[in-house]
Amino acid sequence: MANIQDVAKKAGVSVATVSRVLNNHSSVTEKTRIKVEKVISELSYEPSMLGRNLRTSESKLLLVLLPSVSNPYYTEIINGIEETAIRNGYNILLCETDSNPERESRYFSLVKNRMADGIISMDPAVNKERLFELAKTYPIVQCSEYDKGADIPFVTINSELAAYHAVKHLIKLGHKKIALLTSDEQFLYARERRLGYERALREFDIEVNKQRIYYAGNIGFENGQQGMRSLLELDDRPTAVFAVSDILAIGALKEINSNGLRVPNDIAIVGFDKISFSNMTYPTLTTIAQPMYRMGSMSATMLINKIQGKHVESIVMDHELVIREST
Amino acid sequence: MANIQDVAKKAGVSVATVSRVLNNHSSVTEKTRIKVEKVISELSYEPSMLGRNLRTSESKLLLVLLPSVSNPYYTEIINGIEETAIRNGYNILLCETDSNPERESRYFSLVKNRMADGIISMDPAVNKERLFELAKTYPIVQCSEYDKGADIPFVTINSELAAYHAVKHLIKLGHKKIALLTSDEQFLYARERRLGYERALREFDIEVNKQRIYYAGNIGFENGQQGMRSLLELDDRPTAVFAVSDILAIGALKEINSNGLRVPNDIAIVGFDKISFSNMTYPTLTTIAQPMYRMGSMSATMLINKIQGKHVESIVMDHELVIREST
DNA sequence: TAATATTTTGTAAACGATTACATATTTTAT
DNA sequence: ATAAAATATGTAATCGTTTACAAAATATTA
Repeated sequence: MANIQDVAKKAGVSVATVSRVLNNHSSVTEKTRIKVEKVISELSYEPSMLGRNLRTSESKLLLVLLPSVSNPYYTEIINGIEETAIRNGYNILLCETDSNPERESRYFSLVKNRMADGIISMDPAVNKERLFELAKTYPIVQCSEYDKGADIPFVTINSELAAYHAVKHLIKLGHKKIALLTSDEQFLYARERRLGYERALREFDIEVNKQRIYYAGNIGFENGQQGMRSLLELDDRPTAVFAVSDILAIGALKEINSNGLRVPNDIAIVGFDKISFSNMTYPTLTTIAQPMYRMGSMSATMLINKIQGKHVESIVMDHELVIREST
Repeated sequence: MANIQDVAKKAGVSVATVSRVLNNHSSVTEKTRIKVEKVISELSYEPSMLGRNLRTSESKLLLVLLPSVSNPYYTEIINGIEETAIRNGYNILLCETDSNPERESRYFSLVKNRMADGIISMDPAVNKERLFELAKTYPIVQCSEYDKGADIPFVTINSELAAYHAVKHLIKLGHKKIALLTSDEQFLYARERRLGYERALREFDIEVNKQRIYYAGNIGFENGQQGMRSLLELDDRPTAVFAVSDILAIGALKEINSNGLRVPNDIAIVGFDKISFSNMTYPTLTTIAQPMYRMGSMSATMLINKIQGKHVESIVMDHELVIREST
């Protein structure tokens, strides 16, 4: 495996010149550049990132922290991150925390030991305290989930408003008995979406009935099924459901189907996230679309800027209500 | 940011000793080890991977090549890879090719320039020629998709046999008009699954009717819908469909539902892959389960062994027919 | 106790690039 | 043709580790 010395020797120039050719400095004369490039291709030399990284003390790696790659919610965000990263000469280190503190801490040390240049955190279950501490020293941005007080730039949507839109849509369709299928309120988005739900109801003088709010312990498909089951058992069955995630909504949908009821005729459903599967269901799901790709791409841009020492501002992006067959 | 020199100086030892403590060499005396560890924690020193990587000329990064992270087929495999990687001190670089040769070539160069120690390729659309060439110099294993002639170790299942089992299951249920919903035969798995389909039919003296085989140009959900649509238009409509992937099957399912037909009463469906969504559909999907997690974990182990210069053998893993509501 | 064997520590050279700074070369002006 | 300015190249230090090898400290043996 040839190194820069070999190239320099064979081309009859110094390593500095080879390095200049590699980084196309303007000061290299056309003639020597050609000469060096010829040798480079003859030896099929590839500059070692290891050497370069040590010297420039950067790894050109962005650490992306998320609970699980199997959650389709993240896929488009990841695409956005990766595309932007690559365009800027970075690669991404996808790290699943599984909400496991031990793993998380292992990933955190990747940035401490210079294996990664910065972090995009998408894990709602991240240890905030440690994250804030880390953010004092290392470039970090949060995507989708964020913390208001913290000094960490984030990109997100207005969850409260999105939920408000979703529920208002159901109200406009004539629904009055609207259930909320949400998750544990330890997560900010769950609290905000409940607030939006309640605001829409109040605005149309519909009483907020605690019985119609189901808090799923987890955000899996089965939780959606189970939540829907208990909502169906209510004496005064809801005619519509707003689920704070598509996965919950799909669980609800399946439970409704299994009970011989029809969507949207018997019960309408609105989900949240517009994951790819939300239009593969029967019927397709009305849902709130977040600009996933752009969120990912923007957070990568923000992180790279932060790595380069620039100041970056948090961003709240637009959402969109996508009306499909389930309402 | 403290470096090894700072630690050495403050602890009153040489950098060599600090390094030995870091890598817990046995030759370090208890007393000095304690002393050094104390300083390490006082300075909250973290050894730089950049320095270490250059010196040992390894990056401790495994490159995982796949067409798209949004394909749920890969998620469990990735989990398996990542878990095993971490256990062995590696991290993974998830790389989406999007079947884009330019991206692919950029990723290939990551291993050439020592940014990654080896490759797990899961991309069926990978440029074989370049992959084989690369495999002469760098550690590579293939997961799921593979090439028979090539000198690259792989882990996969017996697709032909799995397809045979799937179709036999349909035949046992009394079906005779069984359609095949498959993808472009440039991919080995598609060819093998068709062979298994045909073998099962022949074994039960059912004629292979070319009209009942639909070749989808792509493997997306819409292709499944479209394929099913054209199968439904046949004069002699099939009573069962074997789809070579769950996504295609889910597309077919939706198309069937949209036409007011019932699964499995009117048409039975068998999918392939047991992606997580295959039990969120209504009805749930009968499918072939591949041992995804184990396949991922095994390919990581194989790659790491290969990196360490050991000889590794290819493996064919077991599959399982998971019978659910759609048949 | 002295000589030897063993264990622990230190010195200094890698690893492969980048980049101030110094020097050599070419261009421009006179 | 010569001096000055501008451009191109080279020298050598540096990034932060690991690790042969040398040296020092300790343990063992006679």
